[in-house]
Amino acid sequence: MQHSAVLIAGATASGKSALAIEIAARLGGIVVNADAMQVYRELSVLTARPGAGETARLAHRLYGHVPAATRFSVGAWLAELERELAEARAAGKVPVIVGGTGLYFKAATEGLVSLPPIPADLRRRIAGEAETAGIASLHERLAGLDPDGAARIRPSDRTRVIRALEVVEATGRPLGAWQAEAGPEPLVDIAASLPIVLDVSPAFLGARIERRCRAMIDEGAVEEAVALTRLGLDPELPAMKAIGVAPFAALGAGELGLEDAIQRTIVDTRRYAKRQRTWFRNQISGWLRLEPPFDDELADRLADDFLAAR
RNA sequence: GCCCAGGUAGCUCAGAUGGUAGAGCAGCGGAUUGAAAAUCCGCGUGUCGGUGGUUCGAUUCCGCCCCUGGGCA
Repeated sequence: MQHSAVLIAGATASGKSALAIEIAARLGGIVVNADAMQVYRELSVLTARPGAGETARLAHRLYGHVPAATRFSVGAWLAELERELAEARAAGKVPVIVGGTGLYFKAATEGLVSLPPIPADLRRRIAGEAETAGIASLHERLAGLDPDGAARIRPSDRTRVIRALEVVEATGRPLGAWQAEAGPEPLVDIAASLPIVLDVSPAFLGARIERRCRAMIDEGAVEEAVALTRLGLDPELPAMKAIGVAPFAALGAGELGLEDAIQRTIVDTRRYAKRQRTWFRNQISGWLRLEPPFDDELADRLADDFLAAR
C-alpha cells in the first residue's frame, strides 16, 4: 500500500520542524519524524526534539519513543512509518514527514531491501572482532565470502564492512545479491506527494546552529548528557553518539570548560549539517527546493500545492 | 621616546645560504540501502604587515614606516 504525504527534508537547524507544523496545521495533518536521533527517549534538548508547545498543537509521531539502550535502524523506522501512515490514512489525516536523515527519506520513497534479521549474538561477535583483530582483517575475510562487496567497500569503512560481513555470514548470501532483488514497493508514492528539500546556506545555518547550541545550556543539555552517560550504556550505541553528548557530559564532569564544550558541539553540528547538505544536493532529485524565509505565506502556498498534487 | 621580540592560510605556528611556502585545527568537495547526528574518501584555500633599495629574481638581505607584546624610562 502506497501513501501520499508531504515530505520535508532539511539540515539541522534549518527551520524544517516549524514549517512542518504550519503545513500540517493547514492540511489537518500530523507530523511524523524522519530523524534518526530524535527518536530516542533520553535525548530531547540535545536533539532539539519538538517540545510540549508543538506537540500540544497537533500530533507528533515517532519522537522520543525509543529507549537509548536500543539500537534503532532504518528498517525499524520504516516498519513504524508503515503503521503510522496506515493510521493516518484511516483517520483521514495528512502525514507530514519531516527530518534530516537522508537515508530514511530514501528508504521511504525508494524502498528498502527485505532481509531476514541478523542474530544479535552474531553482530556482537563481529563487532568484537573488529575491535580485537582490526577492521582491515574483517575486510580480508569479506573478500573471501563476498568479493563484490569487498571491492565496493573500503577496508577502512568500519560500518559498511561489518554490515556486509554480518549479512553474508548470517544469510549465506552477499548483501549485493539481496539488494539486486526487487524489494517491496516504497511506502511513499512520491508522484502523489509533495517532496520538499530546504535549501539553506552554510551562513544561514551557521548562525542558527551557534544560537541553538548556546541556548541548549539553559534548557538543560548538560543535565541531559550527564543523565544519559549515567545509564552506563555501550558507548557504541547510536544514542551515545548524538552530537553534544560527549562534550556536555565532559562539562558536567568538570573535565571540559563551558566555552570548549559549546565550541565542540557547534563544530560537530556544522560538520553534520555539511554532510546533510551534500546528501540533499546529490542523493535527492526531483524534489522542490526552497530557500528561506520559511514563513506562513509559504506554508499556505505549499498546503495548496499538496492538495493540487493529490 | 629608547631597547628587545614578533607580524606567513580563518586560528595557532613552522620554514627557506635569495628561485613566489607547509603542518595541526577550522574550512571546502564527495560517497552513502537495516549503527546514517554513523562510517569513509579527497582538497591548502596565501598581496609571507606596508613601502623603497640591492639583485636576473626579495616573503627571505638592507633602509624607512605601521601594528602587536614585553622591558627601560
